[in-house]
Amino acid sequence: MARPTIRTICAETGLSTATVSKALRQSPQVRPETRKRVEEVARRLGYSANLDGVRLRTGKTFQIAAVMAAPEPGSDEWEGVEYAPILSGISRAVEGTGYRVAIHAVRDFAESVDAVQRIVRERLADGVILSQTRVTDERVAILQEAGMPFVTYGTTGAHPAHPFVDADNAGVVRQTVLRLAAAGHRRIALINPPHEQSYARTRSESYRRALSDVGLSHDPALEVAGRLTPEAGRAAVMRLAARPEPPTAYVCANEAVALGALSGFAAAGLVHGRDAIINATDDLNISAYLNPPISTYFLPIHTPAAWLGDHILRAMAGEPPEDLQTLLMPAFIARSDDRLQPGGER
Amino acid sequence: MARPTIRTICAETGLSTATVSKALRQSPQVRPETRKRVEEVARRLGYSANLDGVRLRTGKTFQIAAVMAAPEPGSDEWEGVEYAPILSGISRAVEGTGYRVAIHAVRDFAESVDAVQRIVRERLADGVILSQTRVTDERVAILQEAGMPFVTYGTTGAHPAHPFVDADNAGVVRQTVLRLAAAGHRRIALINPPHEQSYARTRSESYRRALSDVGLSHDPALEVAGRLTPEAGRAAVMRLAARPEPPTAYVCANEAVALGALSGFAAAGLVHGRDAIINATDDLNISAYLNPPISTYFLPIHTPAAWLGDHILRAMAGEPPEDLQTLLMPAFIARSDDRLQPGGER
DNA sequence: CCGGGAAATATAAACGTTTATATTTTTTCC
DNA sequence: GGAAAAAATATAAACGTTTATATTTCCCGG
Repeated sequence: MARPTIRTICAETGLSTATVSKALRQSPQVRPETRKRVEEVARRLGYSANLDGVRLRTGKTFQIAAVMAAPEPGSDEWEGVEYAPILSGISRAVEGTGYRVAIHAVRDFAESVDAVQRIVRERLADGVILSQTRVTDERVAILQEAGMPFVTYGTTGAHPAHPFVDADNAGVVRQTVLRLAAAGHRRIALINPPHEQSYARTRSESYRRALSDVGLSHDPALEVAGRLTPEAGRAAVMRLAARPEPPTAYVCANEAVALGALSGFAAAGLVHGRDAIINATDDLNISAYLNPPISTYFLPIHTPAAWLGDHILRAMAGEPPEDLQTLLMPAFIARSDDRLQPGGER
Repeated sequence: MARPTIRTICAETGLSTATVSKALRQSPQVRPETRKRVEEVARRLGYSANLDGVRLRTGKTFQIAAVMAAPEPGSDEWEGVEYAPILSGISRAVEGTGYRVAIHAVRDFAESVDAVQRIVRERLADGVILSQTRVTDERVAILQEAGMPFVTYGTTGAHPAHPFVDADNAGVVRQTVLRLAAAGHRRIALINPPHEQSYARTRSESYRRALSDVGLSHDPALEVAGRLTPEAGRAAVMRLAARPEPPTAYVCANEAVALGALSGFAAAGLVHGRDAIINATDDLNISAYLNPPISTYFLPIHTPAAWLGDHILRAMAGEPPEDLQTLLMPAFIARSDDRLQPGGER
């Protein structure tokens, strides 16, 4: 009735624990005939290795730590929900490998540094997945020094290079600005995540370069940074729309912000498609259902998630970091607002 | 340099492993003076117990398995995202207890049964959190028989009773129907999750009872069930609105559906607040940002998440199931659509 | 048919804990 | 002061693996 162990199989077959252990792991040291017999008995008994024994002996943990920046409970806003499909995508990708994804929920960056330190010190995982990367990210340094495999969701400025997956933020912002400028927009606002985030920097730089390339000046007042909640998006639009020279287009960092920004339109008396244009990066296809639907760069969230799973497995297998860097370009989806002139009519 | 173990402390203090082990776990068998000394050395060495050793010896896993129904990658729709705050809320609630939340991502119900069986058989966790419950839920039976602590998010019809956390779906639907009926609505549609889900049944029964209580007849055509995606919400509204006698109000099961349903309004030529009313249950405060904002029963997702964490800890501590059953009533938030008559004007 | 080497299997130790049992030390009480 | 009881500590085994080393078995050439 108790769970069968290697010794149960020994008793059944008359072999030693060493042979059984090797047989179960396909060692060439054991005769094929013997291996067959062991496997047969193992199957009959419903044997599966006790991971705790393996862990203790080998030091492997079979865990992939996902350090997940969870929003403050108090906030009650839509923030960070994309973690659900990311986590499930990673789990899915590592399915059948014996690895499991364990959550390390953290409140803020400082806590995530602690979490990483603890993971390294107590060897809580065989690999780590980080997000919310910064340009200089101490967590990356810690992991690199410890020699622990990891993948970041988002880029950093770290040397030597490390495995990462990211959306091509620079590309998205650049194309958006070019497209808006071509349609006649001259005051384009950028709603960005907090500036310490690596992709805030990427977006900001790409934004400025694109403005300059199309001959538009950069007005710092039109570039705002803050948490990526609907609330913040709404507030940003209302604040900017009240300026003497309001923007005619808003480029949002994600769909939560876009939802809030669009909600701000109504409150500020703006009409989407006539007064201004919102353009978001979209993970969950929300943009299609907004009222009105808005143009977006769509990157189904399970795509980066699957890459994260792929990369962490390969990183743990020892592949070099250079082979594990994936930049994904979201697909542009034109909706009701595309090709509209600023101030034009419906 | 290597990680200190109990033996390192033995060497340092001259005590035996047994005494050190007991000292570290505050056993009354060890003299306070000795305990102090051990703790002091442990702190100095930066000792923390190797969980693998503890696990192997005690059989405890320090894992809480969260069986998480992940949407198919192919779907590309907003579905199941509330798992992110749920998982982080649970993690948060068990923080500092030594437990960690491990994800068991499953595609469908059959896979979740397999996952539960595996968790029990291989003792992969000390406790389990289930969601997407059914009225007769074999997973509950498996866990009860195995004597493994668990909490469900959602109710079941299982006997004996088990720990659960749920929103008061019956209450929400009842109040909504009463409110709509009082405002003059006579054809109220219910957009429900797939019927095999336990809360689909709860909502459906409450809906019918409330209709009957206010003297309205039940038209089966107005009760639809399906996946809770924006796509499905949109399709449901468009289909129902095209009927000869369309509903004047739609009661949505969650915010993803509400978003889609509202998007369907535009496509079907309906105007929210004049032609019909949508009323959703809301986890992420999305309703406040819809265009127009809609009335909702709001239950911030971290609330049930915290309860789930609380209940699983107490279940693992051996508290009786009857003390671990929490039904949460979402708070009604009236927005632009409240008190509007069917067919009335703005 | 014997000896040597290769192949297969066995023995035993180790990973870091906890805990039953044994031993030593301290306290208590006459 | 000494025996008995209580308290504190030590010894050793166990949890289920893997693996270095030892031993046995097998095959082959001479």
